[in-house]
Amino acid sequence: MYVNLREENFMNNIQYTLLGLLAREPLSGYEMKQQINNRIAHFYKINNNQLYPSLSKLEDAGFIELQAIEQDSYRPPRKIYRITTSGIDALKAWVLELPEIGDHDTFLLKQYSAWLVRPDALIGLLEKNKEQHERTLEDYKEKISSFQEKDPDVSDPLFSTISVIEMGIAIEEASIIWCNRMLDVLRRTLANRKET
Amino acid sequence: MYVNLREENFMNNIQYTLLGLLAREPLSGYEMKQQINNRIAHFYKINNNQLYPSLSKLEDAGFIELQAIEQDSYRPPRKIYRITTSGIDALKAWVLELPEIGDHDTFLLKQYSAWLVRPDALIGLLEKNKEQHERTLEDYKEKISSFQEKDPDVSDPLFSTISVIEMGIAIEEASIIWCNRMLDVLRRTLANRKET
DNA sequence: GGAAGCATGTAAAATGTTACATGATTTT
DNA sequence: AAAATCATGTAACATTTTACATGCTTCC
Repeated sequence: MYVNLREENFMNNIQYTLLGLLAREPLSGYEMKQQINNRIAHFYKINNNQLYPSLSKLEDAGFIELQAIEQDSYRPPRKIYRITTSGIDALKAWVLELPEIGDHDTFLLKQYSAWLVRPDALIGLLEKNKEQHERTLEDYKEKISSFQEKDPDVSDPLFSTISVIEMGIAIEEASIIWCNRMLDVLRRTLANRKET
Repeated sequence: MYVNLREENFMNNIQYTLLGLLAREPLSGYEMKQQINNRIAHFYKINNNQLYPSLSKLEDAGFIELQAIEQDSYRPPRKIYRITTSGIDALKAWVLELPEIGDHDTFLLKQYSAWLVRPDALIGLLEKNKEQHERTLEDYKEKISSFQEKDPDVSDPLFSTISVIEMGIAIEEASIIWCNRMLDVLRRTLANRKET
């Protein structure tokens, strides 16, 4: 009557985010939570009920392993995890999958581990992402130009409709500029590598 | 052992979004879903299991009421809802509450109904929102200037750390520019109204 | 003396997603 | 003949949030 189509060991953004932190240095669960919730703050949050079960799943999947248990006598013991080779591989594969259009958070989480993948692969990903933003930007602009009244009164519903779309345009334009800057750096890196 | 601190008739973003649509014109549930999911797309989504129970709750709370049931013989009957006076009041009050820092979606959902509130109140809200973005922008800039290596290799983790923060900076700057444009329009409107 | 920080975890509740159900009409 | 659109709704499942539990130490 009802069939679960989800795979057995389904990985989600939280698990990949934890992998992304451990790809940089071994950490305890508590430290990972601190880094996610306080790193510049207001971007991505995690809580205990997501954190500890996720670590268990990552361990079961063989993507991370316990490196040590630190005990400082006056504080609770800390379980320090490190990433495995297959964990790195899984993380790299995830980074290179293009997120759904408009899924800004997933895109940024992946970018946080972009240093792991080959520059030419990263260029391909960023080009596709840039195209998505360009298409969305065109949609927004068409929508705005479809309104006959260009300068509605502030108490006209159309005023709010337009202002919300204009915010969307501002975000898309900012994203495209960022993509262009990233592509510049990466292409220069590739060119330099070929020279030498 | 466990106490529910949530109030009885707690309203969420979905319910206010529905109110925001009905504040513009009477609609059926099906039409509301279409507008939310297809209006420019990729911004906010809703499904049947959120939609229909939400409409019942809004009706129970007295914020919307059934206007008519349209029957076209060859298609299922449509229940057309309209917003009530207390629904408008609830919506206005929600629009003027400043969202949590970084809650971009809620801010935009509120802006969609900003045409309903007095320009001077809207100016106050936008000023506070702009200050939040300015503070976040400063945090990001400080973070970046705290790194000694300014131009790390693309395969250095710091390269990704910086690029993610730079995306944050781009978004914050775009938001501030948008706020300034909105504030300009609203202040000019207020000045014109006082003149006449 | 109470609050907050450290550190791991679990339980309960709220919210969100996916699938199913109905049935006529229109499109492919 | 199958698939999609219209239109309302419910059931099952997955995810996220909030609260609780423990216990020791340090700060106010």
